[in-house]
Amino acid sequence: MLNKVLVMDYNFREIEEKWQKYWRDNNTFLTPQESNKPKYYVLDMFPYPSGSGLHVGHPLGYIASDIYARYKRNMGYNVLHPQGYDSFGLPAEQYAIQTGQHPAITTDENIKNYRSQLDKMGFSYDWTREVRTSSPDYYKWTQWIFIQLYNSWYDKSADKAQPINLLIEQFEISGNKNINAFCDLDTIVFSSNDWKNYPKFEKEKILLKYRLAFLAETVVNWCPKLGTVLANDEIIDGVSERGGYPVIKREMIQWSMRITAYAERLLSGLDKIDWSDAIKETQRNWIGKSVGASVFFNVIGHDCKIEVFTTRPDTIFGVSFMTLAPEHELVNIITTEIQRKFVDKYIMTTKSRSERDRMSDIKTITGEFTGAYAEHPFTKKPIPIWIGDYVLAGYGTGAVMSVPCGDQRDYDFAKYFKIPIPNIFAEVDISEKAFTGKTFTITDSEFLNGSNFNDAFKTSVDKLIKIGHGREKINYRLRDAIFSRQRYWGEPFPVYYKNDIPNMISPKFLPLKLPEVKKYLPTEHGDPPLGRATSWAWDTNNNSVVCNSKIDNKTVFPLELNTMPGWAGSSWYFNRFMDPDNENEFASNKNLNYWQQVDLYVGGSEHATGHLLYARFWQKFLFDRGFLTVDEFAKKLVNQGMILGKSAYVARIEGQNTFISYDKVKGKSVQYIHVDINFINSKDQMDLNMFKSWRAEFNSAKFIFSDDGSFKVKREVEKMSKSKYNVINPDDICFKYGADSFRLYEMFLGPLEQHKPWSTDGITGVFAFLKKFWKLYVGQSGVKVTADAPCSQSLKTLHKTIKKVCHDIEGFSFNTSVSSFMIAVNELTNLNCTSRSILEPLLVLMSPYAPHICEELWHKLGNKESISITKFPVYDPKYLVEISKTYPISFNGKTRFTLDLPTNMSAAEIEKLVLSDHRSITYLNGKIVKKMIFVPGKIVNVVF
RNA sequence: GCUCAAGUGGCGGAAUUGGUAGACGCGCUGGAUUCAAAAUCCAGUUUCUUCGGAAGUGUGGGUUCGAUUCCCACCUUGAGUACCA
Repeated sequence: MLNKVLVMDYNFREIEEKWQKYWRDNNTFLTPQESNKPKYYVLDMFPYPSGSGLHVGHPLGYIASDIYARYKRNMGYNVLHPQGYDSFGLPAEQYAIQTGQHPAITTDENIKNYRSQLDKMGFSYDWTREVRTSSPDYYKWTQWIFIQLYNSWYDKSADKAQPINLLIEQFEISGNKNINAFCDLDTIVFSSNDWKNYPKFEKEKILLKYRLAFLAETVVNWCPKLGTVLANDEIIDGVSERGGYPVIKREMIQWSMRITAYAERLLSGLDKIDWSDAIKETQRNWIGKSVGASVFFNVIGHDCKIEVFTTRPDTIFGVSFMTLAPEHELVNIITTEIQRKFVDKYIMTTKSRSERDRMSDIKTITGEFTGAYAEHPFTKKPIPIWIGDYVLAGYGTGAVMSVPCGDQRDYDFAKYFKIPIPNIFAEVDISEKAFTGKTFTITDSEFLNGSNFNDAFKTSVDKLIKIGHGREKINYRLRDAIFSRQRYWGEPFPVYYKNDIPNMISPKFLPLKLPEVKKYLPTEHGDPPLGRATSWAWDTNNNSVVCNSKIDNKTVFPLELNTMPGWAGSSWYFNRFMDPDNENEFASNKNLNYWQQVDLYVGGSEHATGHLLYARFWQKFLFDRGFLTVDEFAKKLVNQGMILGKSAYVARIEGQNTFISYDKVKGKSVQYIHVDINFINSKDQMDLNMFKSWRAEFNSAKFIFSDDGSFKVKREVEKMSKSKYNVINPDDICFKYGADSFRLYEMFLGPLEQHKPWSTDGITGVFAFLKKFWKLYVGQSGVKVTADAPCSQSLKTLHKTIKKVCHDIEGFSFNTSVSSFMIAVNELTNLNCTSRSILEPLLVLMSPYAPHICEELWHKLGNKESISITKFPVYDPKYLVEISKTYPISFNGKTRFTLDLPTNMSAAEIEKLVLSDHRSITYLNGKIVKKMIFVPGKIVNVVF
């Protein structure tokens, strides 16, 4: 008896293991390269394999994309749904520093662990296409792309990247006069003769200013604690994103990427991709386009001029002083002898202030007068030049024309230092604060008098151009991206140095593999960890890595010691999945042409200004150079929300080993300590025995209990993390309820994009549903499904569900389709439905969500092929309509009409009439009707 | 400060995008089954109510025959960004 029950019950462990093995053994999800089906590419942001493994938050996006991929497969697409690992990164390196274990070993172990966790959830990945950014087969091509970037420049006239050879040809023909390029120098002009006469060293130096990957002395964000530089997007609130360590500004020679060349295209490209408004807006802010003008002010008594950027050229007659950033190059030149000691002192104090101090202390006004004066381009009046740290060296030109009446910061500065505040706005009061609006009439401004904002803007720019003192300018906040990292566990640069000039290793000899080192810390001289490698020199005779002692700077040269940042490998991996084993190209043209781009990309929104921007940049570059056929890598992006943990805290009385129940805390001085949430039940009560045996010091602790004798804890919703002891492991959930329950529950939790706290309580609901679902097909004596004709009610249920589920999947609202399945199963159970023509399509419909149970039942019904290649059921509206000849109408709560429909109307026509959004009927009871909405039997409204 | 998103029962959240608000699930209440518990099943569950109804989607206005949905102002929360000239 007991045995029989076991056989017939929903045994999820057995079922899930069975089908996971079946899919693996039969290569069910292998994506064929050749196919006459239409393609569809569904991709997750590949994970960094961390040591703590997956928690229930990680799979949320993976489940959603897996449902979508399975759905598309059922709809007849050739679906590419791969997965890989972003396996270079800091945690493995820091573990290596502490333990001496090679990061490759740590990474490998973590990947194994990740894989076993992922396998338990029944994802339909094609694992034969797996990529790892830390694998030499992969980073060979990352290095190759780097070389392409190095060998390219941005041609503004053609508005695309071009090979560097084209630039050199141009230099030889006519120097750089006719070149319209993105580069570091736009002041030095040379002729073709100049170019030819430059020594090689000089030529290389000039070319570096044009290359898209270039070496330059730059002010970088240096994190002493991490011993490395950080990109702007790796810094949050002035401290490092990882670890929260302070960051200082420092000048270093670094590899950089000229992403600024792509600022405009990165901006305009947003219009043609289907990404969330939030991400697009974040990227727009990050790029920070502002339209204005460049204005030149001559410095009186010096042969130099100050260039400023302003978005308000219309206020040029309101300028009463100029402010330079303390780091501005002219400060030293123009400062007068009398003022020098004050200026020097001021520069010293600003330098000693960290970025964070500067940010947290924005209200204090500081500055110093240089003693120098600039000449107003129109009035020729002298304008005092100040320095102040409210002007940022990194934005615009590091200098501003200060218009106190029209800008609040200039206003505050002027008030503080008692600089005059001329008012150029007619009938506007500026005695309290600056006027920053754009609706005004200008006065006291010579030829601009009487103009409004738009006219004044245009006129002033025109006049500035005429007198050679300015031009229109578009400024971007986006900075070039620093590409060097002083770390070990990253891609080595394929670069060696001849007389300090970088040379690329020929792509033929890639990959340049990471050398072995004894320790993973920087050297005593402050060189990056690669400085410890004994074999890290390039022999140009044999084109191979040789021992450092052989460096003779004739045929053997030192190699680059920095490695590439984490975003290098992740900026193009989606293209590698199209052809992962290709040894001759990063992907073949044939495969690139077939797969084109990612159709659906799923991942967290935290990568908005990092990965997602860099990847778009590389894609556009590779497109420009003809290696790709599309210039946006992801057509649609869906951002899943974060699943948060519910941390538990115990209250400890300050200075004692006494713990107090949370409801007894008030009025007492306590401190809260994180406790493992496994000790806590659903009523927020703690298991004292588990707590006591957790740590030795708690064993002897005293406890003050709640009135009911229990011990309560404080709960708080936080990010899931090991250190907060609030992590829920998906393995545990899969073991207790099964992967299908887990998948359904993660979807059921709420809208995909939303952040939501995890609570295991509700999972019993979906688990019970799956049991009920099982019982619909299998009874005590085996499969219940029959060949009986379906009743109209069950047909209605089926088609209602098909319609809803298709609509939900297309709109990524997976939570509501789980509800639809529950309703369908309840209705079909109540109808005692056993008809195969209802129950079989229902299985296919639900298989993307709960693949294991559906596959099992599918085969139980006698099918031989996997359910994943079965055609999705199609919704037929005719089952949803009840045909009736008259409908009562209640209108305005008072009048009642009866609408007579023609008896000769077909079901389809009535259905169309009843279900269409807004239906126009010309006459109803003698009145003209504009709009009518009704549900069969219940007319809702009529508009006359 | 600026930009964006959101505010619906005890809780997570639905509402065909202007048309029966609170689907579905959790929790809770009652019942069945059980020696008992778990599990399972059935019924109820927005609030108030004189059991006729009435009110109700952050607050206050507006448009509309009709507003959770659209418009204006305000309040609250979350996210991004921040001396950006």
